[in-house]
Amino acid sequence: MDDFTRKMAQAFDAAPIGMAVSHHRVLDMCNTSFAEMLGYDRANLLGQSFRILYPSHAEFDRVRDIGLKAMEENGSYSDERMMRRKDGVPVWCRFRARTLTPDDPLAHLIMSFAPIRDQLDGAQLTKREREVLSGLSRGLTSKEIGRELGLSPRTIEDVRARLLRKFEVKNTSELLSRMSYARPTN
Amino acid sequence: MDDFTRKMAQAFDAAPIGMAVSHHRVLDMCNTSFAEMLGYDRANLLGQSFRILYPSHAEFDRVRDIGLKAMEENGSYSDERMMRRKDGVPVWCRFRARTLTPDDPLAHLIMSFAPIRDQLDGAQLTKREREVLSGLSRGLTSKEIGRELGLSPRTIEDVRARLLRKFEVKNTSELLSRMSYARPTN
DNA sequence: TGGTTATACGGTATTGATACCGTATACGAT
DNA sequence: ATCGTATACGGTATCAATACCGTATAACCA
Repeated sequence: MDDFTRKMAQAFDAAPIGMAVSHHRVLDMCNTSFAEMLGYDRANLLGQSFRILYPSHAEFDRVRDIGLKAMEENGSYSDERMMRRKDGVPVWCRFRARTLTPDDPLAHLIMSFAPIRDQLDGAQLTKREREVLSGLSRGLTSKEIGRELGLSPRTIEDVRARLLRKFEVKNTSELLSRMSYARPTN
Repeated sequence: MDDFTRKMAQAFDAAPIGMAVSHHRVLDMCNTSFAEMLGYDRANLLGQSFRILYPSHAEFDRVRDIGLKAMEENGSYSDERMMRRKDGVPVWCRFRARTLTPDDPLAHLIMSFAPIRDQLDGAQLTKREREVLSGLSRGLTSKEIGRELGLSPRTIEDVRARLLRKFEVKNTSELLSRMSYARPTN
């Protein structure tokens, strides 16, 4: 076995960020960080469906199509999403993916997962708030998010208002720049 | 060569995030994302000192000691730092490191680098665009940004429209979620 | 058991964002 | 010299966002 390959494999395994490889949403390989982040032993995780790593079947279905178009075009995609630890505790992650099969993006995916620290200590987001936030980060309007979730646009506006209050921000733009990491630009 | 190792090596190389391995600040291995992020061919990068990847010798010296203590204690460290692309353009990164040699952290380091600005590097933004983006991330309206910069609100709207076109996003919320990367734990 | 919060929805009023139309100057590249 | 882009500004039209008013149910907690 050549040294090059061995070095890369070791770097993958010891990487300071969670990484995983999937084929059609089944985990084919992951590193130690990934398994630790989700509270599993790697041996118990390999070969499993990603379903068990999401909070619900609905969430699992929801995230499937998100980013498919971006991956068909650019080969890569990133967003923020909620994962589910083995003990049930949700983990909010910066998710990045690159596909090796652009024609069928999910066929061979390489992913990285970086846990996001919540802005408010202890103030975790509700399921609805995360769903709405997901739509907002994709640039959807309240009307569009309502359609996606089967709710009235008015309800989405309520959730938005609650998010703005919780994070003490003036509008959605400031909210999204706080949810991710925004530096001053000068 | 076993399949396990081969899979991990491939995942390392095709990872959607820049990764590198160093021995005493000399690059021993990196993946495609890392080389691309910094504008090099991997072949020209391996074996080089990290010095060439920082904006100045002073910065190279400064970052050496940062995080040494954290790595001796936890084995890992992360911050945001400026890297220097081959063409001289600075790139802001979320930097993460794990050492495999806690007694002498720099002896064997595994690192990941995520550009804080994703789709487009910050250098491609004009001064005006950065000024306006700064206001937007603080939740200011076009009118308020105009006051701050001594410009007409209409001009701010022009800059916003240009930003939306450049990044191919639907609105300011999506823009800000693309411009910034997640704030990680630690 | 009452208080708080999340959820869900309706109306209305105001402000903001975005997309067009237009003009004009400046600057760098081909 | 002309093309493209950034800058800067004006008007108008339309849709979205936000802030209020209200009601109602369900969950949880002290």
